[in-house]
Amino acid sequence: MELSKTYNPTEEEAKIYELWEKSGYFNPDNLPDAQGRRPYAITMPPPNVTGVLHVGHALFLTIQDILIRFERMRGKRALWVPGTDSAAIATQAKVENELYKKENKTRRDFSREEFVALVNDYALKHQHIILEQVKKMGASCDWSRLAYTLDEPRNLAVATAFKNMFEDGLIYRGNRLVNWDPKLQTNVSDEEIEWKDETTSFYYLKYGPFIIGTARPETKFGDKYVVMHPDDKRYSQFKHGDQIDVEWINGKITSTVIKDESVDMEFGTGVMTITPAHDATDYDIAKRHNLDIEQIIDLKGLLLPIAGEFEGQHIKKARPLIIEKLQAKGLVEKIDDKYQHRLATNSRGGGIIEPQIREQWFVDVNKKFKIKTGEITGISQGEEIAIVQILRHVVESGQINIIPEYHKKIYFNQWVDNLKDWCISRQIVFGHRIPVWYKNGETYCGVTAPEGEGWEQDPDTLDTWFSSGLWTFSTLGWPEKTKDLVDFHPTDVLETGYDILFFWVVRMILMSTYHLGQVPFKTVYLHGLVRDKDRQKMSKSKGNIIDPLGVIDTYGTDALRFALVFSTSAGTDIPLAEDKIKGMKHFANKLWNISRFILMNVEKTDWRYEAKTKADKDILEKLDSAIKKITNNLEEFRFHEAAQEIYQFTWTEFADVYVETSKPQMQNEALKENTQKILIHVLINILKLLHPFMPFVTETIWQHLRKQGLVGKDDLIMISKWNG
RNA sequence: GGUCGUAUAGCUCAGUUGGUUAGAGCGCACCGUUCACAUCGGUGAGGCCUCUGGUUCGAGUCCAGAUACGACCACCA
Repeated sequence: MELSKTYNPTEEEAKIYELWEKSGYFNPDNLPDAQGRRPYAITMPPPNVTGVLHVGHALFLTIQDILIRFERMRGKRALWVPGTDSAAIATQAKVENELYKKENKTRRDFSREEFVALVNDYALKHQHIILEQVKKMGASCDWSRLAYTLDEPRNLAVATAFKNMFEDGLIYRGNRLVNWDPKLQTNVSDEEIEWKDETTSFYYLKYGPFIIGTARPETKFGDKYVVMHPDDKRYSQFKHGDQIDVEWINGKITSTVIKDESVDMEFGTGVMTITPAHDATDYDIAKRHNLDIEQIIDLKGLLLPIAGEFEGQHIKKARPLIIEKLQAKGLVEKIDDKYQHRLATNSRGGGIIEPQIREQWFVDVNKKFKIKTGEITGISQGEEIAIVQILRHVVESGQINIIPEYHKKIYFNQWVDNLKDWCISRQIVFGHRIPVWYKNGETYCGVTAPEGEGWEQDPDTLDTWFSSGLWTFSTLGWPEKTKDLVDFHPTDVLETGYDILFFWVVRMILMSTYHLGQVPFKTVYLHGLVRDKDRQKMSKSKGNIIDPLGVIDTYGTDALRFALVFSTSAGTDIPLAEDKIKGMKHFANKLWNISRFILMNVEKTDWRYEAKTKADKDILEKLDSAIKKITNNLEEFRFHEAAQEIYQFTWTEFADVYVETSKPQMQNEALKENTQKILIHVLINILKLLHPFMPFVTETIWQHLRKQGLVGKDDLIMISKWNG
């Protein structure tokens, strides 16, 4: 068959993916001699079900697919488990927005069950879209093992995990100050908060003999403690515990002097009043000195009766009115209108965070428990140990390796050393419901509802990261001790962006070491963020988004994949410009034309060749050296170096030098056949080396070689043998 | 405030353990092409590897300091 002059990726890619899927080899159990192969596993970070493929997905899919294809060709039983994430808060928020816009309804117009069903429908409808896009990237994952964070097996895993931790006393319920989102009526984790810069007014108010500063006068009604640093000489005449009568917003109150070292003497006047129920620092001070804690603002952001005449007003509207009143009473010293500060908002829905004290569920990271199995080196079975100690141990001892190396420091300094109890409850309805039931003051925790009448299930759901933390083993069938679990866990590599090292990686280590007594993975490879050519973050508002789907249509998946790994090392951000992708399309085309030339000039051949000329010797030596370098680079996760090596070798050494030399050599009858054999030998090896990076074009060419009888027994390059 | 990172060609970036003439993509200049490929070929210009000091026979690479950027975490009433 005559090959076209240019390689046309869009024509070939869909066909090739179908060919792979039909072969069944994405499922490692179907690989030739499957049980004789060593298992190798990667769990895919599940993309958001409601999401659309972006360059971040494109990058991680490329890197993981490179690893999986490489190891599959090296004879491993390579399993890549795909999945999707319910992304609870984000998904529920989207559905709520849509309901409000289209039908002017809120979630309270539905029963809990109806609403959850609506959200689930929405999620599953979108799942199809993102999965098709994952396939477009060429991902060779095992679709027969597809997992969804809210499907039955995962529900069982989550409930079991909760129950085990509950029974060990690692999960407890308590009142804590949480990040409350009045808009979505839920608690938000620290990590989900997005800080926004804001210029606002800062008020200096007369509070008895003091001037206090505040940006939030609407919280000040109940302030009956005035706090200053014990070393602050300006206020040395006041003693801790002194009582002072103060004329305040709604009349006279008695205020108590508190001396606390957390007060910054440099800031404002060095004196502040506290609102423990609505501020984290104030809450800590109140706890330290055992002070009264009084709620001022309700869960909807409305003022409570303590506000007197302002009761029932929304905080935002009340603020100017309160200032007006304070001014009328002569209590406003001055107002600074250019006060810069940062406002906490919910990144998953945009509400402004209002700290509130709520009863929540927590995982205790410092409480010791007996570890169940002894598979972690250095920790014996039955040893009493706390989560935070395990987290430190497994990375310190090298049982989990983090690439790039310097991220280990971040892991310790910023996370493990500062780990606080993890608040796992959320007040949304879409997600895994807390498996706890109550009846007349009795509490029951179990995988299923307790027998008997009158039990009421806890209304809260679990933080998304609770189920995500189980991901490496819940996707393999845990809590059943399945063959998959035995064969594939611990998994080999966890590949993700450094931006969620702490969200996710830490929780996975926590869950896996606790529930299985195993590390979840041996290596964590952290890639950088994809940025535009000016190193700017890609965002819709900047208009600098590169849409991977559009790129695929124009340049092909292979070009995108190669461009993404071509000049980047672990952990550093990746500037991606369209020019680069275009260049990689040229490379795919170059390879196509090299193949075309060889197909035109080479007949069926056997495999024996020898180095007859200097050019023969050079190219064969350089091929050997390239194979060694590329194999080593892939083993060490240096994808960019492997990519650059194969690019150089193919274009410079092979196309520009040897293919040119081969032309006169093939005119010489004494050299002709041997040269043909070398051409085909080198081409086959290039295709194999390049396959993990550019799977489509290499498979397409492979199929043409097959038709001419130029490759041996392997149907697909995907399962051909790596020569390294 | 705490932690970490980066600085190499016009632009964007590679450069594994210190070891010949420091590389790539894009861009640029000139020449060429009915030949597998113009999505091409050939030739070429362009680098005190941020600065200062140190270790070493030898430093882009290791150490200390300076300068400039960047990221993350915490968060100030």
